[in-house]
Amino acid sequence: MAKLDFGPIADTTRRAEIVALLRRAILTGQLEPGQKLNELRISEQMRVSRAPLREAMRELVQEGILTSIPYAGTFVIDVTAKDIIDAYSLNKVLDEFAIELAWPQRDQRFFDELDRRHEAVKQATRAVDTTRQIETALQLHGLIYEWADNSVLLETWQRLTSRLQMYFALHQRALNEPVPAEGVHETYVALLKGADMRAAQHHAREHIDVDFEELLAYARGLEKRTSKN
Amino acid sequence: MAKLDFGPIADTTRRAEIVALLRRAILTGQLEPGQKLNELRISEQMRVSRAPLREAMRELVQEGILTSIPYAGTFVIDVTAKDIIDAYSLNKVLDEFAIELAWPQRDQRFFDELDRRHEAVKQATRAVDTTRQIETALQLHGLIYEWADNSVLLETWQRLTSRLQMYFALHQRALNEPVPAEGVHETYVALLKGADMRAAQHHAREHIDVDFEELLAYARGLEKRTSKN
DNA sequence: GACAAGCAGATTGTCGACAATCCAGCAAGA
DNA sequence: TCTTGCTGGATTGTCGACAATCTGCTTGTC
Repeated sequence: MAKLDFGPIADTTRRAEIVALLRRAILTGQLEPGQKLNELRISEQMRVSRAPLREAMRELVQEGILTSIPYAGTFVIDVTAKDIIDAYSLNKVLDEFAIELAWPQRDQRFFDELDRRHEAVKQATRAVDTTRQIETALQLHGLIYEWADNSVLLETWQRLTSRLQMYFALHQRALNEPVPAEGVHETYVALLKGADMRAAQHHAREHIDVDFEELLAYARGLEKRTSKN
Repeated sequence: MAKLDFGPIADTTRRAEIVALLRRAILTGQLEPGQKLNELRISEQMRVSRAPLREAMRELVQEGILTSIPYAGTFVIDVTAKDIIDAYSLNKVLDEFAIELAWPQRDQRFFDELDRRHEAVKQATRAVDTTRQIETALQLHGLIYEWADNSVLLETWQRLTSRLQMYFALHQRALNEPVPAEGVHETYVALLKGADMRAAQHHAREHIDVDFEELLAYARGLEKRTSKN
């Protein structure tokens, strides 16, 4: 008999499903920054009572993509240019660290997974599914964190990723054009397969900076718009 | 009239108070790792209904110091040696980054605050209040993060700090002797006041390693004990 | 017309009760 | 003896209703 190790069974609480639904709505930009979440309205739409909805919202507040003001409401976080700068500069540091840790851990499974995720990005790009394109690109990026074998680092990166995904989605929705980043992933994947760790670390920085400039320009636009109100 | 900027007034929801109470109980080790939190019992003790208690617990789960298994219960996280290693190695990286960012931001207020917090540590040490000693030491350490002017970094460090505080408290409770770290803070403070950034970064690593070895030994003891069960 | 007090509506926070699920223990059968 | 199925009690998940708070408008007064 083949050796099968079963993972934990799916969470079947309403709360978990609500969290997933809300997170997706926020990260894809369907819920816009600053927007208020009306508990009664949402609970009726989802055919759920307010209790599990509120618990789900509390989780997302701690996750950093919602913000809560007592007796006033819960809102999608606002996105400022500084937030994006901060997130990206931290991401650089974490990337270097993750590559350093993951480097000696690379094995055949790592390379296979690398190819698989790279393929997923290319497929999403061909299908012009921008939302999925962002998701797959971040998953490709996250591989080094999964292989770094540092649970705290992984958890930290996942929190950061939530925001980055939101920023990209907003950027994409605002401009309504696909994210470029065509050949960038090619060299990234190639370097992770190579033998020069420092080169991979260096490229991670550059790669980030490419998208960063574009995203930052968008954020500055946001700043001006919100300051008008 | 003097320019006064008022901060937000205190949260007056039961939920917020419950979060504070539970967090403190966990971080001081009054609630032991792996221990189950019975909702009914705690809500009765606190004279609160289960709704705000559950919401508070959801926050602490996302904060990383509780873990929840659907229909089974919510538990204080287990502490493994690997967790401590992971947290500390990430802390090193973040420290270097924080010092780099905070370095040019140092001003008179920074130095004053540095002295103030250093004094608080010494006072707690003299009073042999170990819980407060841990708190103040971490607050001293956190100054560079507050001055780094990177909200995401600060938030990340605060999450990490929760765990570190818990680890130290457990360590202290287990050995029932005050944490040494007497002269270490002296040089740390002196270096942050100095002109050599690289030296400060380097010391931060060493300083960490001192406590680290001790803490790690304790964690390995934990490992053995739990593996016996 | 300007401004403060107060009221009504809406929304969030909290509560107590019910439903769904789990777990330990026991009984029945192979 | 081991396994399987059942059952009662305890605990978590969810619900609907009530209380506390905020907000905008109205009203009354100057």
